[in-house]
Parts: sequence; structure tokens; C-alpha cells
Amino acid sequence: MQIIGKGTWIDLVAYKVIEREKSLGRSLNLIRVESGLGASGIPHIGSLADAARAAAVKLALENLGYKSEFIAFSDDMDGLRKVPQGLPEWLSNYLAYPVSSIPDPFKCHESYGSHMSSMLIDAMEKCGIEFKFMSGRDAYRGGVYTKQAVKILENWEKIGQAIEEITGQTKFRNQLPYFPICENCHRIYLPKAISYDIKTQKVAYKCEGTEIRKKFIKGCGHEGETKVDSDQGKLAWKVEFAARWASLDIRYEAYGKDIADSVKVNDWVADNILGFPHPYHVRYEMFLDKSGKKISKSAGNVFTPQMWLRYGTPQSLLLLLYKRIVGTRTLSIEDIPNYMDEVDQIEEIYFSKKEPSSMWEIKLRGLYEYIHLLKPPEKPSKHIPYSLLVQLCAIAPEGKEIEYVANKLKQYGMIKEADEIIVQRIRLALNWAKEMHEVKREKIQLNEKEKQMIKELLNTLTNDPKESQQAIFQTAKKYEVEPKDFFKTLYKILLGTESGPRLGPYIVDIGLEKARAILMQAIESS
RNA sequence: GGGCCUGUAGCUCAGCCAGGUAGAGUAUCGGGCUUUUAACCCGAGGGUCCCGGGUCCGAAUCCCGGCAGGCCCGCCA
Repeated sequence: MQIIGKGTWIDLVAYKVIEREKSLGRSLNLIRVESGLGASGIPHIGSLADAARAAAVKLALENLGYKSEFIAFSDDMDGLRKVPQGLPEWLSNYLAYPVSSIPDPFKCHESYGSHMSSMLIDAMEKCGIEFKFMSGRDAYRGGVYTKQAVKILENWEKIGQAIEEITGQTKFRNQLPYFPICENCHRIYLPKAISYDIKTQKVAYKCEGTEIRKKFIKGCGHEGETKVDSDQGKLAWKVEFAARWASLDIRYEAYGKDIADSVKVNDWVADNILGFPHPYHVRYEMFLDKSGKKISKSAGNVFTPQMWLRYGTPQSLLLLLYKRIVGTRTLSIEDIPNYMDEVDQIEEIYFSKKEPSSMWEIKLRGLYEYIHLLKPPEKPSKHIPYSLLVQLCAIAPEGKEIEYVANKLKQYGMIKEADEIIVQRIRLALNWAKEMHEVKREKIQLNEKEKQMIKELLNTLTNDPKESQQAIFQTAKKYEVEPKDFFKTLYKILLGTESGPRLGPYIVDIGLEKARAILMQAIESS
């Protein structure tokens, strides 16, 4: 069998793009791919998926021998339609304002939209994804779309009819597919675009108001005109992609099923009005939140790339996004440890000397290269199960967690020295242990005998790990209690678990005084 | 009304998009290591791959028809 590129779905998509371009007879000198960056809310994993996958297709195209470019396009002309959960209430005063003209609630960027795009860009950069950034506002201001916008507005009646045929939406039968920004109240969507003057290239509008998310927002009543080559208005989504594709010569763009209808219309417009064969598409399913447990607290149910990167490596995140594109992905923060371990598994396969024996192995090796953006490391790293790291971090004495865990790993013979990669892994696991690994520390009821035993133990514990371990055994024997049970009691007090590390060394690790204090308190409070 | 996804071990799921011996984690049971554990290592049991048809030398995988659950769109963008 002929294997395409690295054998993954990404390569298959790239191959299909190329084949399609060949059959269209278009130039293959530069194959441009695009992804939109939402700028109206906090970017979630799905937003990153769109961008990261487009970036991967670009790499696949290059790998197959073609020049390619990936454009990350910020939709910052969109109006704010809803104040996202967790953001300040005053933003509701800016409903229907273009996100690029709303102040940044976090006060670190020039606008709300720019802040949101930056969060996604930050995630992309952390993953090592390269891209060329473009802003919608800049594109309109610079007249990038003018030629296409003019064609669209000249044909608005034909397009309105097509929109009705394709989607059933009749709105654009009596309204231009263009949203001016009201020069009086500075809001978008509210002004209704009434007519287009071919000679002056101006759109006449009246700020009537519109329904956004089931609520009618009243316009200011202003009547005015907007020039299409300005940034004082934008094309409606139903036609804007088409203008963008034709203007920027985009050959591939994926889309989520939520905007499937818009894409259908845009394809029609590109093909039939603009004379630009629409880009090749892949439709993907949404990412669904599974639990939202911890997530909801901080940022209102949004699962952001930044959250993932708090506990997992960029490679684990890219693995999630690149593993497959078909099917709904339900995802939960709880999946991170699995993906961390899976990266190690495929790394092993990648570095295995054996010839790959199946398509399956070829795919996994390819996948490994993609999660490193086709620049895989030269040597494998040490593989330590994430759960082990978490376990160790959970019991590590506060303040010296990293040394403690690194030392344990050395004792276990898993590493010789803790290098940068190991330390970084420990940091991630430590975040997990502290924030996700909930330890239910029940209040412990100690009986008189147990109290007596612990009191006695307090006097025999020393700074020597072996002696302390011995002391626990001797105390148990003296009181004719199974050592196992006594250990259990001590674990509950010290760690909130029924089991844990060898106690003698652990007591020395956390400090004899501190251990004594915790045990004392347990006696007193029960 | 239109479109899409999912259904695989007790549980959570991978494998399906490029057909080639049914997989992992977890739970259960047994063994090893550890001066109690945990962790780790070895092993075992556990399957109508939702149902029915079709294509094929060969189907969990591709096609058609059901059943069940879920998601998206329906005059916002």
C-alpha cells in the first residue's frame, strides 16, 4: 500500500487538498490554509483545535513537497452578542459593539477582542504552532475585501435567493448581507442595510435594532451611509468567508458543524458569484464538556487550553487534537493523565528500532511527529507514569516537593538525575496533585488505646528514618495491634489516605517537629 | 423540520476516517518485590464489537436498513 506522508488523517486531508487543486487546475505554488480565531469569548479547547489542526495540515502539505502558509484570522469585527459567564456585568453596556471597539476588561490589551485573540495566540505559541496573524478589522480597513464585497453587494438579490434555497433563511431577501456600524451609536447588527449604490460603493442604512439571542435590542434610529472599503461595517457571515477565501486565496479551511449552513452558503457564493472555487473543507464535531466539575469555578464552564497546560504538556494537548478528527470528543480535565501517558507510549513506538509492522504503528509514529510539529526530539525521554508522579507529589512535604519527588524517583531507579523535562513533569503533576487530587481528610476519631499508642510513639520518633520506622513497629507490637492497622491510622492522620509511602523516611522528610505537631493535634481534637 | 455523532470487557474508553488474529486503563482474582502499605512487575478470568442485511478471500472498520442515546442548525452570528 502506498502510504501518504506520515500516514495520519492529517496527511490524507493534505493529499485530498492537493488532488482537488490539481483537478481544478489551480496554481500549486502556494497552498494557503486558514483558521478563524474567535474573538468574542474566552477561547476554549475547541478554538485551539481548529487552529492547531489547520497548522498541522499546513505541515503535511509542506511534507508532501508543497509550499504552504497558515493564516490565523481574528474575527474581531463581530459584535458582542452575550456577556460570557464570569466576565464583568458592565460589558452588557457594550452588547452589539464590535469586539475590537470594546475596552479590555482585563486592561492588558487594546480591546476586548484583542484580549480574547491573544489568549488563543498564547496557547498556540505555547504549543509551538507557527502562523501568520490577520485581523478582520485591519482587513476591512486595508480594503482587502473591497473587490469581493462589491461583487457580493452588486449581486445581493441573487445571493438572498440562494440563502433562502440553501438554508430557508429569508432575512437577506430584503436586506443586504452587510452589517454597517452605526456612526451614531457605534453598534453593529442594529443598523439595517437598505440599499447599495454601485457608483459610490456606499451602503445606506437605518439603525432600527435587531433581535439578538431572543432579545430585541433597540437601535438609535440614525440613518446614514457606509463605504464598503472602510472598517465601518462588515459582510454578514453568510458571505464573508467567501470574500475572505477569494481575497486571500484560501485552499483549505475546516469548520465545526455548528456553522455548516453558513459554510454551504459561502461555498455557493465563492463558486457562483466570486468565481473562486471554494476551499476544500473538513467538518468536525464539537468538543463537549464532560464534567465541568472543577472547571466551572474559575471561568464559567469554559475548558481553556491554558487549563490543560497547567497539568499537561503541549504534546499531550496536541495529541488530543491530532489523534482523530471524526466523532464527537467529550473531554474532561480528568483525561489529562491518560494523554500524558499516551504520549510516552507512542514515543516508545516511535523510537523502537523494529520496522513498523502495521498501518497502526505507522500512524502512531506519524502522530508522534505531528505532536512535535514534525520536529520530534532525537532521543526519548524517561517515562514515568503520571499517576505515580501525582501520588508522590500528593505526599511530598510542602516547600520541597520537587526535590522530594526527584529523590524518590532516583530511589526507585527510574531516573539517574532529574533533568529539565523531569522537573517540568513534576511541576505539572504537582499542580494536579494540589488542585485536582482532592484528598478527603476526614476527621479521625481515635480511641483511647490509639491515643495512648500515638503518645508513646511521639517520644520514640527520631530524626533517623530507620529508627522511626522501627518505632512504629515496636509500638504496634507492644500494644498487640497489627502493624498494618496502626500504619493505616497514621496514614489517615498524616495524609488523609489509608496508605502511603514508607512512614519512617516520610516523617523525617516532612520534619520531625511538624509530624509531632500533626499527631498531637489529632489526639487533642478527638 | 433539516443535518451530524455515538453504541466495543463489570465500569471508562481506544481501535473505525487508508478492511488483515478483539485492545488499554480500572475493577476482580492469583503471584512477585517491599520490615506495613502504596507504587511497580508478572499472570488469570471476563466480549453477540447495539440489531439485521450487503460488498469482500477477509468487516468492529466500508455500504444499506433498523433500534437506542446525544449533539448541532431552524430567520443570531
